[in-house]
Amino acid sequence: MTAITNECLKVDKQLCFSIYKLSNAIIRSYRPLLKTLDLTYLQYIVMMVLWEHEQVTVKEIGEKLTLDSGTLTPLLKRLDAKGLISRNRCTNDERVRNICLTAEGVKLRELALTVPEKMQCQTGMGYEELAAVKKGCDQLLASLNESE
Amino acid sequence: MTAITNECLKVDKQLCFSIYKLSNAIIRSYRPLLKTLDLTYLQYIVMMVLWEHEQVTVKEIGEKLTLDSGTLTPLLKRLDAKGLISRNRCTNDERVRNICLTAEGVKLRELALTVPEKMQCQTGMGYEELAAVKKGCDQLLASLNESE
DNA sequence: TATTATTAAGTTGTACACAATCTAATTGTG
DNA sequence: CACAATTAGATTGTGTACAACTTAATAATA
Repeated sequence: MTAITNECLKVDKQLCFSIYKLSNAIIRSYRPLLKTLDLTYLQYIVMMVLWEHEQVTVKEIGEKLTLDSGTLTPLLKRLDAKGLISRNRCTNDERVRNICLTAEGVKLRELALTVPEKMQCQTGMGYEELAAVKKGCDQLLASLNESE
Repeated sequence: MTAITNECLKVDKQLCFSIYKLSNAIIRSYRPLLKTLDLTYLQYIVMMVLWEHEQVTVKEIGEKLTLDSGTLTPLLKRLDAKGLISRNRCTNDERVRNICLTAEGVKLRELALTVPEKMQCQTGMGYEELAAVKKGCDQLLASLNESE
């Protein structure tokens, strides 16, 4: 058994573990900020999609976020229960649900506008540095998706 | 409302979203590989800690992985049920559990040794590139932790 | 057009994450 | 030594993720 073989199972050496910890840490950092909006992190992500698009189907949200109906259906029900979205069946195709913002949901965007800046402060890193990290992550994601 | 303000809530522009998607994608990529070991991704991470340390407490695992007992207790029970670890109370301090590998748990390491290399192949990226991404992620994590 | 195949969304069950709370053991202090 | 404070881990409840399956609607084709 070589030294390399011994090293390769050390948890701190693994990129996957760095990303896993970072992802959890980011969600943790968002939590207090999002609490003022009464949103979880994923709910905030879904709301961002809606603030951008006005009307989308569950399938479209799933494609944008790489999530399936098992995750999205209950989440969208929660946003509906909060009065932020409507989930009407499409009249052309009764299988489809059109997800739209309510007036309440549109209004929440104003409050949310302060979140990205507050988060960037918490990172304590400059725009360039953060952009570089993002670029690396996007490349890795693209590579993973290529090898399906 | 400025253009910058409009841009900043676009989901694809957000670093947090890149990392969120990447983390999910990595866990997805590991799934088929880890299925041969009958481990989930987090179980694999915890096993890595044990392959490195022989004996650790729940608290120590929690510190290494930034996870609390609410996550770890049920997970460790599952690893115990699979026969991979033991969870004995410490005789000096009955509050503490010593988590140790069983012979079975030690043996699983041999199978796991092939996983990191297979994963690196799936990324389709070179060692240098991956190391650069890891460095960026570790920096960002450190910055987030500094601003508690 | 009757039937098969496909599709969108929902449901069920397992496994994380983590807040909040609880219990039991240990430590600290008067 | 008694008793308050702390600590380690377990428990409960909510909210993701996702596999596997179901249902209802639409599309495809024999």
